Amino acid sequence: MYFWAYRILSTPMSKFLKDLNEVQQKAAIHKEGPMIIIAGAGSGKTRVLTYRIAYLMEQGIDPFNILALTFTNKAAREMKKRIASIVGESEAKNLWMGTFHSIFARILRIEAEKLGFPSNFTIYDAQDSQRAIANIIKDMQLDKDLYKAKSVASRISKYKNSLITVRAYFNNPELIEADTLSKRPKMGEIYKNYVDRCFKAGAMDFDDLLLRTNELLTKFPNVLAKYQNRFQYILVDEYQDTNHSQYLIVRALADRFQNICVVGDDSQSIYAFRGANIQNILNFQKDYADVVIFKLEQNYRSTNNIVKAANSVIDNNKMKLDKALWTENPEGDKVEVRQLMSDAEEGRYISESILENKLKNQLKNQDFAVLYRTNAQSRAVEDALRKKNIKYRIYGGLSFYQRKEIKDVLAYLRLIVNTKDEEALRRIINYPLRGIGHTTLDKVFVKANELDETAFYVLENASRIQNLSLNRGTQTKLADFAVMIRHFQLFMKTHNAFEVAREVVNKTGIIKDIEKDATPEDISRVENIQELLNGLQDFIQVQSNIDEGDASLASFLENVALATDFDVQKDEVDVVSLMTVHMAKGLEFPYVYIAGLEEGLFPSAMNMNTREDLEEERRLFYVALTRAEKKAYLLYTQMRFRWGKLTDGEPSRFIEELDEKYLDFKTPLREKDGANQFVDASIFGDLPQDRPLKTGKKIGFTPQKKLVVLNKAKSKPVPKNMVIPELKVGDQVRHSRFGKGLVKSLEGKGTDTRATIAFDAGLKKILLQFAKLEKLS
DNA sequence: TCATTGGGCTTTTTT
DNA sequence: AGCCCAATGA
Repeated sequence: MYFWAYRILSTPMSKFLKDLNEVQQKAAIHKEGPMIIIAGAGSGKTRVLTYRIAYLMEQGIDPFNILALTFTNKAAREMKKRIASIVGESEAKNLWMGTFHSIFARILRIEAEKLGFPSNFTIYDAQDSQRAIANIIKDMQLDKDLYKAKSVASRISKYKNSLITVRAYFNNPELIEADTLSKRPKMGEIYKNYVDRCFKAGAMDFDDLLLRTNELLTKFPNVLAKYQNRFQYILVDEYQDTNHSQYLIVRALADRFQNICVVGDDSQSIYAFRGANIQNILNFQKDYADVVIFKLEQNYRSTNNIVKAANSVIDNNKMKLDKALWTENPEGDKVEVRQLMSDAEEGRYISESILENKLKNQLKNQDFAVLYRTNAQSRAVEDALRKKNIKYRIYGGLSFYQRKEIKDVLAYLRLIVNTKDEEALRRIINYPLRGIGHTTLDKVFVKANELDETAFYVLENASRIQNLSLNRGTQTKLADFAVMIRHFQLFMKTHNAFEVAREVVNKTGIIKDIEKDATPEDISRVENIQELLNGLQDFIQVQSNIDEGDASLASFLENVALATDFDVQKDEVDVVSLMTVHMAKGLEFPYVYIAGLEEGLFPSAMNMNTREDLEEERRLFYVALTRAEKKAYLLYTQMRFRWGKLTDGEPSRFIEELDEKYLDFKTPLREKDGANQFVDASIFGDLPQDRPLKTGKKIGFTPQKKLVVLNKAKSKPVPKNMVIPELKVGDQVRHSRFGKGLVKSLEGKGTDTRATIAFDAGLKKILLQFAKLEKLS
């Protein structure tokens, strides 16, 4: 160790290493052998990782021999940039750095033929997989309520991530038994069919990229040796989120040199639903003989209050590694806890609070983030921010590449690159409409199976194939479609990827189809397609600047398939960030609002039945809270729209679990804005008054009690100045969104009055207290 | 045989 | 409130 420390000081790195504390420094310069860095939230893990890689390179390790696996493309890109700033661009770009999926997709392209796949194999996204499975279930004539495509897909995904191949499945009586017991005896058969179909389609799904890599490394020792020799130093970020399949790949590749460095925080393991195995990090020390352990426990990100509050909640988890996060940062504000009446008010509170903080502390939009458990929650917040003219950006949700119009164009491109791509073909064969319906398509696929050919072959030869009972007109339609695709393929020989895409957009009539209704949404969809073309143009540009760049359409498609949502960068910078807690991992913001802290929502009702599930939800909450640098707001509501219905909420248990020493409870806000049912509260420009809870003495009562008190506040009588329109059956009303309507019936009383009203849009049941209703005389 | 319309169901998180 | 699917009409 002393030797290395000495070497350090004699290199230009020394000036960078000064930025590291003692443990960080030791971890950065530890050279050989297996090591684990347990890095608490905000403990400077990325910094250590980048310096470590830069350091290795400075020690003369060839960047070609370093493999760094990250969780998102963005993390890889940023780390690369930071390394480049230390060791220089030309060195850094030769690093193998990226997500598991993108790195191994790249390797699989090179080695695909060994596995019987074309090197231009398609990558099926989650939707493709699900549709393929739905089709299989249909073809097998199974009960689709029993075999829900989505859950079958996730089950298959679990098999794959655990390296249970079809054969392994059928060799495992326990699995078969389990599926039989859950009344799904055909699981194995579906699984087999799905794998066969993907193979025939020349397609790999996300899980295949890892599973097939394992297959490659196991079946071909020389291939394994090749990559073992290449990757002499392996670093894995976010190790707590690796699944079994990834674990095996890493172990296989690291087996020769054992220079494996994993970094992670078990307390931030939040991807079990997609197969992540927290045991990987918990057991790392058992996997290698002489593991050196580094613990980064000093937090540089958050105030003391936030760190301690976060610690107090994660302490409720049993399954974790021993560590204690601390900080030298100032005490800071307490974490604010607040109940709101509804999701709409929650949004409004957030927007008002952001405005207030901006004014008081001279902040920008980009200093704020709103985090939530489910994407559906973004809407209420969005509405509120828009009303106040606060610029925001939603990350995730329906990402750009998942929009229908984009997927349609991409499906054409996929089919051009790989005519075997069944899901692409299904998607566009009748879009825009060209009179090829289900019946025809079914026949085509049946015939294709019979002949053991691709569907595309059947299209091309429709008129020549025996016993294909299609009339002349239909045959022509099919052939025309095939001819069109062939035309694009030919076109591709002389034109670049951008030009091909433009040709597709023009020739297929997609634009025309979208434009025919000319609603505002349609215009934005056309713009999206334009945006896709621009993106493709950029892509070609970028690739041409890279030595081994690949500007082909196939390469673009792979990029798109594996793009993480952060990869589409918009120009607007100063915006409030809205995203799920999952998306927020690894990020930090001065001010963080965590919305919807209600039982059943966060923790999610789907994930609170076992201790393990609940612990994962708790880690998720821990992640959310530790994103905040200066101040965190914990918000929950009394009622919220879910599935289009109003539902009652109960405060999340996580609020109760927090040590109240670090919390500042606020009363639910009412009074003042109660009067504003018909007037946008923003015109008053002020925030509702905060007032300390009367009943709740500061300390010395259980949070449980306190929450009960908070709940009580909701049933207090409506303030006098609050106007609820007195309605009777037969009244004409106007609703801000639904327009004019007729009151059909009333039920309940006081704040609880609900009215059934007939609008043009149909019959709606509305709680008067919240509805923006105007009585028409 | 195909397209349209209305009904039913849905939501947890994502590479 | 939105998406997918099934029955129904053309």
